[in-house]
Amino acid sequence: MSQEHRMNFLQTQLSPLAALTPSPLRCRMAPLSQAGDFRELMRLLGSTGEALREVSVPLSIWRVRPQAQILLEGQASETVYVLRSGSVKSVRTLEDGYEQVLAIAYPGDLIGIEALHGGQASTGWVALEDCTVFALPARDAAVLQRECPPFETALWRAVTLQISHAAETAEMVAAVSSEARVARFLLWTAQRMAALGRSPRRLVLRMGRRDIASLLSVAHETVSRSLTSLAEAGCIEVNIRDIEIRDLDLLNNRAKSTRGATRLSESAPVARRELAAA
Amino acid sequence: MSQEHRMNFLQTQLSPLAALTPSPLRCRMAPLSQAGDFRELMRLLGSTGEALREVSVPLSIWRVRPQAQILLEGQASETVYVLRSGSVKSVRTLEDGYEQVLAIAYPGDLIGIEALHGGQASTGWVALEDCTVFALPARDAAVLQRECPPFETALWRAVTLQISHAAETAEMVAAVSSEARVARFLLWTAQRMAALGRSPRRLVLRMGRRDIASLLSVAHETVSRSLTSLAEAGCIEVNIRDIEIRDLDLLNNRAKSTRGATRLSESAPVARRELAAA
DNA sequence: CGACCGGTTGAAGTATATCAAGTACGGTGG
DNA sequence: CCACCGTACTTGATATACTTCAACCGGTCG
Repeated sequence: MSQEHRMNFLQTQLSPLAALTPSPLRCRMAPLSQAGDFRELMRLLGSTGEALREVSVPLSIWRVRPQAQILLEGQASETVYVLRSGSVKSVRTLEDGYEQVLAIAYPGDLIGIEALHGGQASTGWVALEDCTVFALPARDAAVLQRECPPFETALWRAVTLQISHAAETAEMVAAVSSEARVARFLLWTAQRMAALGRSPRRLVLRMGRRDIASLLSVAHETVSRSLTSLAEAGCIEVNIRDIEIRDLDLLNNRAKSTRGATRLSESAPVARRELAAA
Repeated sequence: MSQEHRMNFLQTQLSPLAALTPSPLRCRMAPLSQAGDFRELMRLLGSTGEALREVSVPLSIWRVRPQAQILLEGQASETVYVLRSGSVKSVRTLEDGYEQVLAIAYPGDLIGIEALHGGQASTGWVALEDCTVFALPARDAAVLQRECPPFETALWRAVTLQISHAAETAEMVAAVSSEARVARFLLWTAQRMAALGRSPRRLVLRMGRRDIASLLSVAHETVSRSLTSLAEAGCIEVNIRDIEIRDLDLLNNRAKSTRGATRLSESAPVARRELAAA
């Protein structure tokens, strides 16, 4: 049974080679354009310092169609991707065919870092919308690291960012009530939007309820219900995938789930406050 | 009560500086011993190739007491640690004081990688038992990466391993039924033990039920119940923290949770039936 | 137009959180 | 040494929140 599913799966989603089509607009060979792209790449990776030197490797940009796989789970790859625009979900297909969403990636996020040491992709990566990615062959990445120390720094920064993202995701799922999970998901999305310079109030979810549900480990009906319940509470306004945050404080309250647990009075809050403010 | 618990906690656990005491046995300055330690470090990191050259940086090993923090959440650090022996939990303290366990680390795992680019620890790291760690100041790590390419490779490998571990953890928590989560946790632990060359059948859990519960996002009572239920089913034998896996296949079955989900054709229900029957 | 997909809503059963009590163990102080 | 306390684990009873099954609606696409 999971057999034909798998087959079907591969047929409709195509192979990554077919899914990734070189962008006619951006994938140029002209050196100047490359240099410009490198600065863009550095900016994407969160590099603050100016590293505007030209680089000796070509930087190719690829376009990815919605629902196309950038990387198949378990696929050996020699290329690491840096998401440039759009959004991507990280998925694992469980034995029973259930598609577990593990993370959502936004511009600047790394895709398939395991390629850097010749490993296999530990998750699949599926575009949620039209995306563009920088494709960085491992050997080119190695060259860049040697040539351009700021790049090396930026790469490490990006990698550790991925790890703290994983922690954040875990924190989202950890909430007791499903409503709190959904609330946290919205807050998390808002935070990421803010970091990207987009509006943290008006969210446009690129994934369906089912994906959100999978990410949060709840039933998709529950996501739906939680959203309407949050909307009724006045926290948010929901229009299918367009969500507007109306009352941030209220939403924050709903996001607190408070599993009974190791309650330890009133010491910690200080540091978190700062985070909440940002 | 929880108030004095915290106080007590801080007193006994001390600051990380105090908690980390240099090992009198291993922290030598003699170059030969360093070289030996470097090979050990490489082995820990999973390096297959032989890189038995001496290195120009001193490798210090630290000892960590049970319940002591190797790294405090949010702490700025310039040192990355490689767990050498023992086990460690990665924790985040939520606003309400709940201690969320995010991961369990075993020998070879990296602790505080964010130090490599001068970031802050995104989670705290608490020793579950007596541990030893390699302490690698960021600049030494940089030197090693330059001096010894195999080290660089090994480091990347270790980093990406952390990321796939995060995916595995997420998969554990994603299970619908709490019994499945516990089963997956046991299987995961067994897998890690096997990878370490220890017995995957006889597990000695170093953490309490509360920690497991937190990791799996269930109530600790539920962990307890699930364990006894698995034991009654003949999968395992439980003796507080000593667990023996009796029937791996059975345990595997229990670990399959099968959220309805992406129903693929009409065959899915079958699997559920079997599970329900078992 | 009908089929399909994504989202919402309803109803019912159950799994699990929660509260509460009881046991066992290890340390501490008398 | 024993009584005592605190902690960790187990087990029980109850209520509720969630999953699940099912129907329905509004789009979009062929």
